[in-house]
Amino acid sequence: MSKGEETRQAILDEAFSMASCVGVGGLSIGALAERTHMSKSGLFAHFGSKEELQLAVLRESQQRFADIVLRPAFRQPRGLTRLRAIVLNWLDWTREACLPGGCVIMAAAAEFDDQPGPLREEVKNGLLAMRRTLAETIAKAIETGELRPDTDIDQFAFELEGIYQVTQQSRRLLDDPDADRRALIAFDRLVRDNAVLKEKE
Amino acid sequence: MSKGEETRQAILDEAFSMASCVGVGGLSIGALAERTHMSKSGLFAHFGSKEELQLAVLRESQQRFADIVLRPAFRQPRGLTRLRAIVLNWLDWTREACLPGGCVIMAAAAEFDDQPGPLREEVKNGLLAMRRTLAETIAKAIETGELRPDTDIDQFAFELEGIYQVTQQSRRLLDDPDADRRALIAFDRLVRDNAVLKEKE
DNA sequence: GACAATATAGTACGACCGTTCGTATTAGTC
DNA sequence: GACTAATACGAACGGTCGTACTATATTGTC
Repeated sequence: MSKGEETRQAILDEAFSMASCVGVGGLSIGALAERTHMSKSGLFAHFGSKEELQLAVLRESQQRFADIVLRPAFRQPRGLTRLRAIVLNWLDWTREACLPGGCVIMAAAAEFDDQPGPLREEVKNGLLAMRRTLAETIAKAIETGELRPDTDIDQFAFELEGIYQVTQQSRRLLDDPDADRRALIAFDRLVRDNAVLKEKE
Repeated sequence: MSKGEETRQAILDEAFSMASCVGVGGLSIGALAERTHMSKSGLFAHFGSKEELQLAVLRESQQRFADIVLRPAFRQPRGLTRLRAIVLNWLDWTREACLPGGCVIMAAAAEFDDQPGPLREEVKNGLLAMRRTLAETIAKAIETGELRPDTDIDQFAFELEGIYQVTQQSRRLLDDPDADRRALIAFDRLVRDNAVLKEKE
């Protein structure tokens, strides 16, 4: 790893945690330079434009998300076990990734949803990929016979996303201590409604 | 209505639709002055500070929300009918209120959730009020015998919020044409799981 | 219509923004 | 150790930001 890549990564590390607090749009090169003990121009040279920096932060976020949330969950056996692992890691990932200001990607989604450009596309693709990953995992839980074959996979993923979003909001804005518990209740209900019928107990 | 109040309202109208696109934090006095054909200082005098302007926009949003979403729904009979009316109006309100850039309040919620100050408090109180309204409406649906007495009211409201949030995101960022349909499916499932058991059909 | 109160405009300010440029320093290679 | 390319710095630019102050125009009241 050359010196350049090294500092570039160091900048991204700082930018990542900074973006958690002020949003990807709220990043400023001056402030970032200060926190990395660099000159504005020296830092700037690594990216060429602010937008390129923002894109790099988004990509960094997605990679960390994959490392922290998805990869460990995919070591679990396919089916509901794995799906549940994703949900648990997901709910926990802002803590795990040291994101003092919440999930960078979700914040960016709200920020750029009506501002056409590369940033919007990047966020959109990231979220679509997440939906796809969820869908595949759900499909495997059908294969294992845990969920009913007529389960609406995309609907399932859709509702899962909703649970995640409201949990974040409840935790961060409303300071609701029950948010995580509620998220799991909602998840269990979602699973139960799509599970194959067991013997009546 | 004095001249002052009149122009103040005109400014707020413009600021409201502007905030829909760039967010409450993205409002700028210069740009707003241009769009209202006023001088920066003339406009500024109506609010005294940018934060005061932002607060006014948030209050304006809440009032419009009440007018467009809640008030009409409360003309429906209490119970599930009214609850469903709220949901329908809610899903529709960004169109109804001419919000080209989506729900101002939700965007502000994501924007200010980690930035202490009056703006955060205003958004927080607004969302808490919404949860309370939902809870009351759900409670009435229990009274009418449509929902089970052991329905977890706050859980119900929690999940409803989640449905709304993911719908907004799916519509606006992912350009998903099925978002509204999915929202209603999720709502119906939520109702069904809490409904009093009917004769087996 | 005079007068006070209110409302608007004009100008200027200091701070920060992203970006450019020329130059100094440092790292990697022979 | 010399030479080159990569890397970092400092200063400056044009712009926009929110805000303060002063002066002019407009409004509402007697």
